[in-house]
Amino acid sequence: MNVKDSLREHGLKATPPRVEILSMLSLLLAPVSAEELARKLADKDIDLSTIYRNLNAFVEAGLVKKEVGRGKENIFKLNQENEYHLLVCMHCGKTIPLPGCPYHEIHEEIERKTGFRLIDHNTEIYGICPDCQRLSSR
Amino acid sequence: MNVKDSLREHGLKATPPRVEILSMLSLLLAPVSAEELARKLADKDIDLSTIYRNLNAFVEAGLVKKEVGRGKENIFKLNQENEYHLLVCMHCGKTIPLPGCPYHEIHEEIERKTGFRLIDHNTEIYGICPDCQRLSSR
DNA sequence: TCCTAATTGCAAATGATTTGCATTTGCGAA
DNA sequence: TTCGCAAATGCAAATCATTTGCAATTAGGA
Repeated sequence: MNVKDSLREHGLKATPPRVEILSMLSLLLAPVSAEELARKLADKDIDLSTIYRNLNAFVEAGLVKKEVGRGKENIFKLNQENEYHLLVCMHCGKTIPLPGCPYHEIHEEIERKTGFRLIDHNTEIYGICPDCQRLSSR
Repeated sequence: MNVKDSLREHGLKATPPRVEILSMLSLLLAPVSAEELARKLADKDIDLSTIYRNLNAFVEAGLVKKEVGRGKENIFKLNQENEYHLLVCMHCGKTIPLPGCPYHEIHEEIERKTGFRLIDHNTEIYGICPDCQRLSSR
């Protein structure tokens, strides 16, 4: 399924700015700020306000997730529908994705125990990557 | 251990504003914006900039976590060192805490498989609470 | 108790994000 | 395929959450 179909499936018109923005997010996977996104799409001539409006629309539609960034801006990343979770190295910032959601069984158990129907979750796991562990033990 | 000791243990002077802010966060547990915090502490006469400065200091020290709020503000909550995770109802906004971290065993498995040393994680689980499920099925 | 670096309150600045409006455009209906 | 209009866009201006400069105050070690 391509980006246009994905947009329409979520009730959003497939306008050129939307296609460009969502394509870029798909390409990047790692979270970016609206500003960074604008920079990467500079040749596409999309207004920053359009980028913000669409990022918000995407978040609302569940296509994208919004997170707290390092500075005072927020960052946005493609919502992979829990197909993966990121391991983030607290030392070098490197991220690696975990294939699949390791929490599936546990979430079913939580549904049974609490009566909540679980729909989505957002998880970031922080640690030290193997490379940085090696560096710091020298 | 009280709030003052907790502050000093994290290398922060135990000033009255800090004690008030951290105490309130401990009392609330649920995430709040800086503005809400100021409102709840209105009688304590703490400047909003002091609240922001200290929230940031607390985040830096690992005492508090910063998250994306509903509007354009950010929200802050006491870092419970993964002693609990929140279930958030997407319909009414109600939250209930899960006792303990259900992911412990799985994280050990991830450490073995990836070589990462896991230190921290941040998880929010979204769903529909039992009450709202009942309402919507009428 | 004294000293000093850290912290605070206040006011002003910043800058990320939102918004109003006139114009353009995607796309369902005819 | 064309038409009509609600939705989306660009631009400029506004908003407001958050940060910052500075002088005065204060926590806590020596």
